[in-house]
Amino acid sequence: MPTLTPKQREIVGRERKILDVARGMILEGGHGALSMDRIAEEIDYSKGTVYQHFSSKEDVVAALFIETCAQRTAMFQRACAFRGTTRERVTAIGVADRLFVTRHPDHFRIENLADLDIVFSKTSTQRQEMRNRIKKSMMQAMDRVVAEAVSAGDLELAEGVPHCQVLYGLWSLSVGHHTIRSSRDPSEQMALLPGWLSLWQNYLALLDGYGWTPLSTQWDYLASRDRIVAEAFPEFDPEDAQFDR
Amino acid sequence: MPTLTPKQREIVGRERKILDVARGMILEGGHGALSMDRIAEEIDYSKGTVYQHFSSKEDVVAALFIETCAQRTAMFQRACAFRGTTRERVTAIGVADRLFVTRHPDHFRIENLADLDIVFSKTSTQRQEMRNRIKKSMMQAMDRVVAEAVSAGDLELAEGVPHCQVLYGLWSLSVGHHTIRSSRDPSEQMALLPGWLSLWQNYLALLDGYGWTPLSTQWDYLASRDRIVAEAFPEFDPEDAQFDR
DNA sequence: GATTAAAATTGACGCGCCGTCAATAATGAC
DNA sequence: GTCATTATTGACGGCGCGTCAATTTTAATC
Repeated sequence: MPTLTPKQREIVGRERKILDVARGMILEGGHGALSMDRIAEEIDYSKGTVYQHFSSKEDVVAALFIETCAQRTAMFQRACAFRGTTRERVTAIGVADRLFVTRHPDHFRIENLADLDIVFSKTSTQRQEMRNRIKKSMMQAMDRVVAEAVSAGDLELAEGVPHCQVLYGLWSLSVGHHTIRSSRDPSEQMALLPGWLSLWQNYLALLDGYGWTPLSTQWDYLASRDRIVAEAFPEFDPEDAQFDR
Repeated sequence: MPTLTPKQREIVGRERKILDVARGMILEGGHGALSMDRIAEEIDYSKGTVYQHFSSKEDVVAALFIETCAQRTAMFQRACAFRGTTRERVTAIGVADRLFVTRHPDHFRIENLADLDIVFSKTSTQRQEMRNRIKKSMMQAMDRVVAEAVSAGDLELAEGVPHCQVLYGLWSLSVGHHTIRSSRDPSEQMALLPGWLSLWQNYLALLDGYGWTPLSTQWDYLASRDRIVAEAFPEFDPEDAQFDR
C-alpha cells in the first residue's frame, strides 16, 4: 500500500477544497460567479497553485461534472438492479434521479454548463474520455432495462423504433424538467402540479404511451416508489426526497 | 403619421445592425463569443454608442430573446388556430416548433442563456415585463387547446391533474430535446432515430399516454403533419423543414 | 445664416478576471 | 549538509465590461 507523504496529503486535501469552494460558487451565482482568483483567495493559496491542479476554469467545471455524474451513474445502476417488473426498474431510474437531485441541487447547473461543447473542448483528453466513459455506462445500464422489457414481452415497440427511443423520451423529460425549473421565473410556473409530481405524471404518461406493461392504470406505482426507496436506496429518508414538492 | 428624421432612421437601423451582429456572434460561439467591444468594432461606432441602445451585455441577450420569442409565439398561435381535431391542433404546435427551429437555429442557445435568472435580472423592468407578456400569451394559446380537448371529450385527465400538465409534458420534451441536441457530443447520440423523428415519436407516446384521442394508432399523424404545413404555414417549404433529420 | 440648448458620440479609464512565467522557497534523496 | 527536483508565488500582459467627462452633431429659434 503506497503510504502518502505529508506533502502528498496536503495536495489531495487542497484539490478537495478547491472543488468544494468552486461548487459553492456555481451554486450561488452560476458560471459567472466562478472565479479562479477568488478560489485562490478562499483556499489561502496563490493562483499559480490552483493552476497546478486544474489547467483552466473549464477544467474545474469538467472535474465537478465528472465527480457528480459518477455518483449519479452509480445510483442509476443500483436502480436498474432493483428486483421487480421491468417497468418498476425503469421507474426506479426516475426515483433515483429525484433522490440524486435532492442530494446535489447544483448538479444541473453544472451539467448545463458542462454540456456546452465549449467547456470540455478546453479540457484534457483524459478528462474528456472519463466523461464519455461515465455517460456511456449510464446509458448502457438503462438500455439493458429496455432490452429486457422487450424480450420479456412487457414492451412492444413499433416497427423501426429503436430501444433507446424510450430512454430518450425519459431523458428528455428529465432534462427539460430540470432546465425549466432551474429558471425560477414565477410566470412559467403556471398552475402546475407541485414540482416533482409533474415530472412523475409525465413519466407515467410516456411509458403508458409506449405501452410498457403493467400500465399505470393496472399498478400502483406510488407504492412501487416507496418500495424502491426502501430497498434500493435505504440510506435516503423518504421525507428528505420531498416527493410531493 | 410621425415621419422620422434622418437621424432617427440612422438610430433605428443601427439597433437592427447591433442585434444582427450579436446574433451571429452567439450562433458561432455561444455567450462567451459575444463581446460589446467587438460589436462596436463591427458596426463602426464606439462602444459608448452601443451602450446608448442596450444597458448591458445581458440586455442585448434579452432583446434577442424577446425578438425571436415573439415570432415563436406568433407561430404557435397560428398552430392553435389550425382547423382539425384538438389533437391535430396540439400536434400543430409541435410542427410549428420544428419549423421555427429551422428558421432560427440560434434561438435555443439564446433561450438557454436568457432563462438563466441572471440575464433578465440585469435588464430593465420594461424588458422583463415584455418577456413575461410574450411567454404568457404563448402559454394561454396552448392552454386553450387543452381546455377545448377536455370539454370536447377528446381528453380525460385523471383526478387532480390540471390541464397544463399535458402542456408541461410537451414543453419538457421539447426543451429536453433541444438541450440535449445542442450539445453535439457524438457519444450521446447513441443509436437514436434521426433528430426530429425521435422528438415526434415521444410526442405521440406522451399524448397517447394521456389518452388524447384519436390515438396515434387510429389516425395518420404524418398525414396531419403535411396538412398542417400546407394549410397553417404555407410559406414554409416542407423540404426545408427536414422532418426526416 | 447665426445662435444656442439639447442630444449624440467618443475613447480613455478603472476594475476584475484569465492564464503565464521567471523568480523564489520547500522538499527529500544521498 | 548539499543539491537537484518539485512546489509556490505574485506580478504581468491581455481582454472585456461599464462609466463619464469632453467633444461633436443636431435641430430649434431668431
